[in-house]
Order: sequence, then structure tokens, then C-alpha cells
Amino acid sequence: MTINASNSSTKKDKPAKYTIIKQYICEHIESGEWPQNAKVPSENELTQQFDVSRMTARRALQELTEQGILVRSQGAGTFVATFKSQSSLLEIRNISDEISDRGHQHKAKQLVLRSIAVTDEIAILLNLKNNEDVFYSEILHYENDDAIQLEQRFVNISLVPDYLLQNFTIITPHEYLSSVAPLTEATHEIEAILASDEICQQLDIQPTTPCLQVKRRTWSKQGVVSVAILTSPGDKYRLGSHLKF
Amino acid sequence: MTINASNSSTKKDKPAKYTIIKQYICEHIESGEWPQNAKVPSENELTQQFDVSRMTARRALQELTEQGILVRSQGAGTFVATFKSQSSLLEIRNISDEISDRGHQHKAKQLVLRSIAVTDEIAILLNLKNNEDVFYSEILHYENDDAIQLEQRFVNISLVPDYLLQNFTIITPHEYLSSVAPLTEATHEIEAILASDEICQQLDIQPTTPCLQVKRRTWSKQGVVSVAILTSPGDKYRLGSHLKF
DNA sequence: AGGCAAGAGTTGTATATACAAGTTGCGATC
DNA sequence: GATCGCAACTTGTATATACAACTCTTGCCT
Repeated sequence: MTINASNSSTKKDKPAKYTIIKQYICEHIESGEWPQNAKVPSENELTQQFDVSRMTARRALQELTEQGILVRSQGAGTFVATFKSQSSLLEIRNISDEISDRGHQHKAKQLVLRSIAVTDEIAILLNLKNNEDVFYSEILHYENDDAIQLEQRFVNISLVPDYLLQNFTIITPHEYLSSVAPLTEATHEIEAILASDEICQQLDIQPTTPCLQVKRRTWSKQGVVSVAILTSPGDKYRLGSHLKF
Repeated sequence: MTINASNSSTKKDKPAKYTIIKQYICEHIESGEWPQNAKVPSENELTQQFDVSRMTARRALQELTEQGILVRSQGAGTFVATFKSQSSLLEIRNISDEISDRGHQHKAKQLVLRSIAVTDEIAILLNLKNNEDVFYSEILHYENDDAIQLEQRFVNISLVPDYLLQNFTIITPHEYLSSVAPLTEATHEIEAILASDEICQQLDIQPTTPCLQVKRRTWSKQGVVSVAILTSPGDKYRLGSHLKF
């Protein structure tokens, strides 16, 4: 499920040189060795290290840049992209981004942060097998004192990379999810629902208010790392996804 | 609003050669001269035509391919992409694609097809100014005899490219929207609503059923060409958007 | 000490070339 | 007439090179 640096099919073709370099870079990012904003080897360094021409090294860097994994700056160098600079999670992030961009007062209140026993639905979404430890948190977002969105996060601790797990006790899942390595994938599912009584109470809405519910599953190579469920009442928020090409 | 072949800012820098070639290709696609699946000039032809090296011509084709505008096939050539091969409109298309892909019975019923006077909301969405002619159609989608989605399309006839308008009397707006040139952009807005009485009747649902409503605006260089409103009852359908990177 | 200039390092654009690999159509052969 | 194989064409990979444009540091000069 993680980015595959190679474009080739399952044939045992000798992989192209530039895909080997892409793989090399991806591995170092995935392991946490090269965190966000870290400088990756320059074209000339890769040229020497892999004994290829500059154009071949360049192609590896170029393609990873187009995939949003790297960021290049003429004269400065090539760097690991920040979560923020990736457009693929745009749709969901827009919810909170638009709020803050509009100059509206945006507050978030952390409600829960604990290890829990999950429901069947979450177990399926997280693809749990052996009672792995799941961390749960709730974040309630406000705009001008109105509760506009409830964010429920379920994190499969066993799949959080080691280098992040070491200080997991002091960072919240929310922080983890915004500091996740750029190689993470996500799938989204959007649904219109009537919120449960409990959620209605937290968002202070009538039980008949239609709500937009987005389920985002974040994947690493090992499987589903986390599930985030965002619930927003329809009369208070719209999810705008601007897909341009 | 249309694809801009150049990456440069507003500075009056001399544009790079490969952007000139990209522009050239985009213009021919936009004008309708090169329709979908049409063969575009090969790398060698562009090399001669623009007096550049093959690598420069290649770069233009390559980048347009990455933008989903062209499709390349080793040995065969480079072709204008089909609407289908563009992933940017994925989210909405999934609604109907998933239905047919699952092997379920999927029927669509054309309800209306006429020129209308639009409401204020649609006029704003279409950015109408001088009482332009708007074409309207309703399509009701069925799955196993259940109405699962209402599709309302508003097309600003004055912005439909000439080469399509000539036979517009015999193609429906639905057909137009699936044969639109690959350079079209779209923006989406997703909302959870309670459907109007009229829509409830057509979809055969209770007035309290939450519905997913997607408004898709299709842009050309001249402005908003069409607005499509898809309404799906929440208990009958989910919109899954799988955004991978 | 502050500012400017030079230079090293990095990415961006462009060329010329070579061979590999896949597609297509034409022609020779059976 | 049908089929096979080759030739022409096209895209894919890779190299070597050159210069332009931009960033950042270092060191010199005022």
C-alpha cells in the first residue's frame, strides 16, 4: 500500500536505474532516517553514489517530487516534503484549513485520549487481528463558539513506526497524524448520516440534522495505521474539494 | 481556469522551449482539432517542427502525460487522453462506476431534457450574466429497481465549444459531459442535506433521510460550462474516494 | 561591525547520441 | 489467400556535456 518506486509490473525485468534510486530514497524516508524537511542527496552526490549520469539521478528526484514526496528548490537542494505540501489529503484537510484561512475563530478541544477496546466496525476498518492496542482520541472543533465538527481517531499502535513510537506517550495521535512520513497513503469514504445521540449532544444539533461523515484510513506498508472519522452537521459545514488538473 | 502549459510566474521571462510545445499541443486539443484518442505528433515530428532536441520534445509530451492530458504507448505513439482515463473526476464518477463494476443491475432513466430558466442558485454557480441559454436534464439512476441517485445537469450552451455545439441537438448534455475535452477542469462541493419534497418523491425516500449532495462545476477557459448536482440517499449509497499517492 | 562580492554548490534547461523495447504494417513466402 | 518475419517507426532508458539561474556561505573591504 505504500508508494512503490517502481513502475514495472510483476515481471522479473531488471529494474531501471532510476527506480533503484527512487527506492533507495523512499526507504530512507520510510525508516525515519530522513525526516520531513531533511535534505536528500543532491543530483551530483547520487550520480557518484550510484555511478549513473546526472540525468538519471535527476529523474529519480524529479519523479518523487511530482509524487509530492520531495520538494526541490533551485540553488538550495532537494528536501523531504512536509505533510502540508501534499495535496492528496486535501479534501479532508480543507475542512480545518478553510476555517483558519477565513479568519474565523477556530478552536479545538481535546476530549479523550486513551487506549480503548474498539467496536466491530472499527476493528474491520483497522483490519485488526490479534487484539492490537488501539489508541483513541476525540477532538471537537469550534468556529465562533459553535461546535462544527467532531474528529474521532483510532490509531493502531503496533503499526506506528518505531522512531515515532518512542515518544508516543508525549505526542497525541493528532500530532502523530500530522507528522506522519510523506509516504503514507490514505483512502476516504464519504457518507451522509444522521448522527448518533451521543454525537448530536457533543455537536449540539437536533437528531434530524443530516451530517457529513468522512472516514479516512491511513495506510503504511504494513496495513491500516489509523482511522479518522470526521462528523460535521450539514447546516454548519460543507466539504469543498477542488480538484484541478 | 484551463490548464496552463507554463509553470512560470507572471514575470516576462522567455518561456522555456518545452512549455511552448506544451502550449501548442494544448491549443490543438482545446480547439477540438485533436479530439480524444487522436494521435499527437511523435517526438521526432516535434523535434523537426520546433527545431529542438528529442529530449526537449519528449519533456513536453511527458509532462502532459503526467497531467493526464495525453496517453503514451511504447511503439504506438502518443494520444489525447480519454475522459475515462482521467483520475481527477474520480470521486463523482465512482458513484456510477462502482455500481456497474459490481455487476449490479444499473439502469438510468432520462426524465427531462429541455432549455429552462434557472434559479438564482444555479445562475450564481454557472456565473451567468446575460441570460445565456441553459440546457437542463435529469437522470435517475437505479440499482436493482431502487432509485439510488438523481443527477441534475445544467449546461451553459454558450460555453460549449463550437465543434461540439454543431451536433448538440442530437447529443444529450450527459453525453456532452462524458465527451468533453481532456483540458476541462472541475471543482466539487460535497454536502449533507435533507432532500426537497420533489427529490424525495423521485428517489422514493422519507423526508428525514440524509442525502449526500455533490455539486460539480465544470470549467473551460471561458468560465463555468456546466453544473451537475448529484443527490444520493445516505442509506442507499456511499461515495468512496480513494486517493492514493 | 556591516555590507558587498566572489565562489562553490545546486537545480533548471537544452543538446546530441546510443541502444533497448514495443507496435504496426508491408511484403515475401508458403 | 493466409501467415510469418522483417523493417520502419515510436517510446523508454541512459550517458555526457554545456550553460543558465538561483542559494548560501565565506571572506574581503570599507
